[in-house]
This record gives sequence, C-alpha cells and structure tokens, in this order.
Amino acid sequence: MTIPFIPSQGVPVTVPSLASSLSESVTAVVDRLGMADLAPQIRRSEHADFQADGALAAARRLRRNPREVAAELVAGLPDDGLVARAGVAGPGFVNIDLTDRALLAQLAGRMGDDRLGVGTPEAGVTTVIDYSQPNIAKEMHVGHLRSTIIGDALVRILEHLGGTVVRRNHIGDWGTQFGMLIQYQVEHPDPSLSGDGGTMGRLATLYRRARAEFDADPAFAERARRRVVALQAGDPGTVAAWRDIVAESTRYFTDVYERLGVRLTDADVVGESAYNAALPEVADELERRAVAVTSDGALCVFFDDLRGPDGEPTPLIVRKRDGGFGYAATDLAALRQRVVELHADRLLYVVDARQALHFRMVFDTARRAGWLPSAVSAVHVAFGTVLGPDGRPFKTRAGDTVRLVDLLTEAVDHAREVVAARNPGLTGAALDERARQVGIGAVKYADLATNRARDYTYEPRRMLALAGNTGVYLQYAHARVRSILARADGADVTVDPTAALEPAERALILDLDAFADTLAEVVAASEPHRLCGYLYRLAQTFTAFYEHCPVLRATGSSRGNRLALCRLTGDTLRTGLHLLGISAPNHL
RNA sequence: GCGCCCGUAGCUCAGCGGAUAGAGCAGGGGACUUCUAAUCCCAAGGCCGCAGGUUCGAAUCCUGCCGGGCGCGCCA
Repeated sequence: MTIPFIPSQGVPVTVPSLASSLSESVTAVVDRLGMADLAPQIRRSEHADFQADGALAAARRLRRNPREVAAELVAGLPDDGLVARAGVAGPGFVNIDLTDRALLAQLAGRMGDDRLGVGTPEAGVTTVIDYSQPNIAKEMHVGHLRSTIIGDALVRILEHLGGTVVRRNHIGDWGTQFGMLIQYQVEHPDPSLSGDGGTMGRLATLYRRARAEFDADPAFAERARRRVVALQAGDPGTVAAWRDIVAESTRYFTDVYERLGVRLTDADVVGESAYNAALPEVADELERRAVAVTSDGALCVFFDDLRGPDGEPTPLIVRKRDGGFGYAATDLAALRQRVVELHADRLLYVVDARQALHFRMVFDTARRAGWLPSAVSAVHVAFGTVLGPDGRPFKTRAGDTVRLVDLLTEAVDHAREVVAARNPGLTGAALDERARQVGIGAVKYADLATNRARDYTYEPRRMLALAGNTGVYLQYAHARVRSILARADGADVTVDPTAALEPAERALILDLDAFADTLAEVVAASEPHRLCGYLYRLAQTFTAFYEHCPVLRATGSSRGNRLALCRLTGDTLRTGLHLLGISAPNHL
C-alpha cells in the first residue's frame, strides 16, 4: 500500500482554524512543561468547545497522576483571549471553552477572506488524476458514475487548495474489439445503423451485433482478427474507420459529462492508443533492467509474495506470447509519461476496487524500473462495485445494464415534478434548469456521500431521494441563507466582537471553522465523503441556528453578527457544494 | 490455497484510540398568521459479526475465527 502524499508542511493557512490555534497554544504549554511527548489531540467535544486528549497517555509515561498532569496543562494555558475557561474532567480529560470574542474574531476573519480562510497547501504540487475511463462503443453505465464523480470532486478540491491538476480520461480506445467492429461495419453497411452522430444508439447496436457474429461465426472472427492486424499496421482505410468510431463515442461521452456538470473535456481524453508507440520501449527497458523476464514466451514481471491458486507465481504480463501488448504495458507507459514528462508529484487512479492487484503490480514494477521515485506517490483510489438488485455485480456484457443517461434522465424528471409542485410559478427553461440542478445534485450526492470502498446496491429510489441526508438538504439550507441575505438587502453585516453569543451561534461558528481542516482530510485520504459529512453537519447546525435565532428581527449588534453568520454559512455551503460538483442555486 | 475489501438500529450508512455509539429512510406522536415545513421537535429502535489480546480507555489498533464480495498467466 502506498502512503498518500502529504503536502509540504509549514505553508501558512490564510486564517488558521481555532482548533489549530488552540493546538499550538497547548503544544507550547506542553513543551514548556517538558512533556513534549504528550502530543495532545485537539478535537471537538460535547462537553466543551474542544477537548485536549493525551494527558492520560502521557501520565503513564511520566509515571504521574493523570489528573495532575492535566491540571498543569490547564494552569499553563496562556491568558491570550482565546481560552475562556479550561478544566479537568473525569480521569484526566481537559475541557476547553473559547471566548465569544475569539469566536467572533474568527468569524470576521474568515468572512473577510474570499477564500473563507482556506489556504493553498497544494501549491506547487502536481497531481495527475485518472478517472472516468469509459469504453469506446459501449454505453456509460452506473459504474462509470462513481469514477467520474469522485474524480471530479477530487480535481475540484485539489485545485481549490492551489494544486496543479492534470486530468486524464484513459478511455478504452484500442484493442481487439475494434477489429470486430470495423469488420462488421465493412460487411454490413446497414443504413438503419447510421445514426445522427450524436448518440450512442448506433455504436451500441453495432457492438452488440458484431459481438454476436464474432461469437457465432469462426470465419468472421478470423476476418476480425485480420482487421486488427490491419489496424495495428496502419492500414489507412481501417485507421480512418477506427478514428470515426472513436470520435463518435467521444462526442457521446462529452455529452454525458456536460449533462453531469463534470469538467472533463475532449482535451482530457488520452486513451490507451496514445501509448502504442511507447510500448516496445517500455518492454525493452524492463527487460534490460532485469525487472521483467521471459516466461512461456511472454514478457513477465514476478513478485515475491504473489502466487496463484496453483502455487505458481503470478506475473504482470507486459508482452504477450504473440508479441502483442496488454493493458499492463499501456498503464506502465502512461505512468512513466506522467512522471517523466508531466512531472507529477502524485498519481491518482480512480478505478474499481477489483483492479487492486493490478495496480499493486504496476506500481511495484514502476518502482523497480525507476520510473516512480519515492518522492512521487501513486494511489489507487479504489471504489466498491455497483451491485444489481440481486446483490450480484453488474455485468457489462450481459445486457440489462442500466444506462447512465437513463438514470440521469429519471433523476431530472423526478426532480422536475417535485420542484414544480413546490414552485407553481416556475416554468419553462427556469424549471428545467432548477430540475437539472436538483436532480443531478441528488445523484451525485448519493454516490459521493458514502465511503468509496464499500460496494453498494444500485437503488434508484435512494439516488433520487429528495428528503433527509441528500444533496437537496444542503441546497435547501443554502437557499434559506440566501433568502435571508436577500431580504436584508445589503444591510450592515459588520461583526461586533463584543457581543454575547447564543449556543446555536457558537456551534455554527465552530462548525464553519472546520472547513479548511476538512478539505485537508479529504485530500489526505482521497475521500470526498468526508466533505459530504461535514456539509451535512454544517447544514444541520445552521438549521438549528435558523430555528432558534431570528436574524432579520434581531436588534442591536446581534443582527449584524447573525447576518455575518448567514453570509459565511452561505458561502461555505456554496463553496463546499461546488467542490463536490453540485450546484447551489439561490432559490429552490 | 493466498491476497484485497466489507460486516454498526428493520433498511441505507456515518463515526476508525477517548466520556452516554450517531444520522437518514421506514413505522408511531406532534409543530406552518413567524427570515422557504424539501424543515423541525418528541418517543421508539444496538451483545458495533464472534473470540482472544494490547491499553487507564477499543466500534476504532493487533491476532484468530465466522459470514459476504472481489481478485490471483497471456481480456481490459
């Protein structure tokens, strides 16, 4: 397992979080008291604003009473206006409450920064991220959704943190299936097959029919194989046919990406075929460096600890016995190019978990070949398989696969009904746009909100849901905030740091303040679901504030402070949703 | 056989070394002359798969089982 890349330390965050400021204070106390290995963890607490854990662990090492150690820590905290009160609880927990003034100052600081206090820890770091990866002449299905959406969210977050991101859509645009497709097309120039060029229908039909004939007729299969050879040899007519098929498919993918609101474009498509020229060199180099050896006529890389069911070593096959190259060679060529030419500091592969062994072998091989220096991390961002209603994995070729476009259409249609029912005045293009924002947002949120490693069953009902912990809940919370701000009509949102805070206000400020730290966690683990969890919590905390603290009817300094809270909440929700690739309309 | 992933409320899932394990959905009861009720509140629902171990402290870390999914030589 490769250790995720940790961005360079010491880059200042625009506005440090209260948690990190407090952590610094506590660490300073610990150092001064000569208890350096105490390393207290600062975390939110239900008993106070924060708790500092670690006194208990340190006491044992110091052979001291944990409550005494904790008390010393409390006594040593500086009186700098940050800490209001601190105390020892239970066997040695340290509970810390911050001052209202510090919280309000933090609110003002974050609000005054157009980045909401989020720093750029990714500045100077180049990430090459590989995601989506649909196959030419095949429908995109729900399995592609996860890769596409998780990848898109990671791209947005990395870029927001100042990183350089190179997107790579490693489409399946090469291989033996093209011989079959082209040969079938040549033999059956069926006019009914010629579509309008913009949809997948024609190619999907072509693929199905070609496949059927390939399986049924050995003579056709042989002609298809010869067609593959012609393609590889660069036969002009065959290459032209191949190009047409790829172009038609790519137009379809781009159409789906636009509907999804994903940032992938034609420029990001660098398919398997792009590495054809580099494959012999990759193989030669592996052989020359004795990383790969010939076994049964195939060029293989072996690994000490990998054996198959028969007890024989399991190889990564770089070059097949017939001289052809498999996808391992393609992946190695791509990896090498990404490190050497694109100067990647981090490689991410958002690919189905079933490819885990493959990536382990590829990364290991690249390390041994010297293409992957230790300073460059390579991570397989694995996600679980989408299962059918029967609990079995979806089979791509078995038919009955749910087309991604159908799911999206259903989501938007369902959203349109709900939106229309709530907003009778909304019609036409405006209704369509709102339905799209809500429907696509729901599908994305449903897919992004859970731990990516887990398999999940394809359930339209769950993905289309518009109540509870869904994308709409966040959009709704955001719309409520905007509504208040619109009614305030540009009123004074100046923060008065001398005001006293309600519990719901304190909770909201503390939640808002965890935004930057959450984004850092998401990047460290490549887990966008943590951002979903954060935003949902924030929306819940805002809703509690909304119920308990009137904004527009508030008087004195609390009105300005609450408007400020609304603005920072709205901006945080909007930014967070956008980082997930979800729209945040001002009205729902 | 070996390896990877997953077992938490009826269902879908958070939490991954800290205090009494949390949400949503479904089902029960309530709240709209009040900044958007796509919301909120109340009640109910749990040997955190099992058993050991480490620790002041384990859903969380380690080991071993059990159950499920996936993978392991010329497909991608």
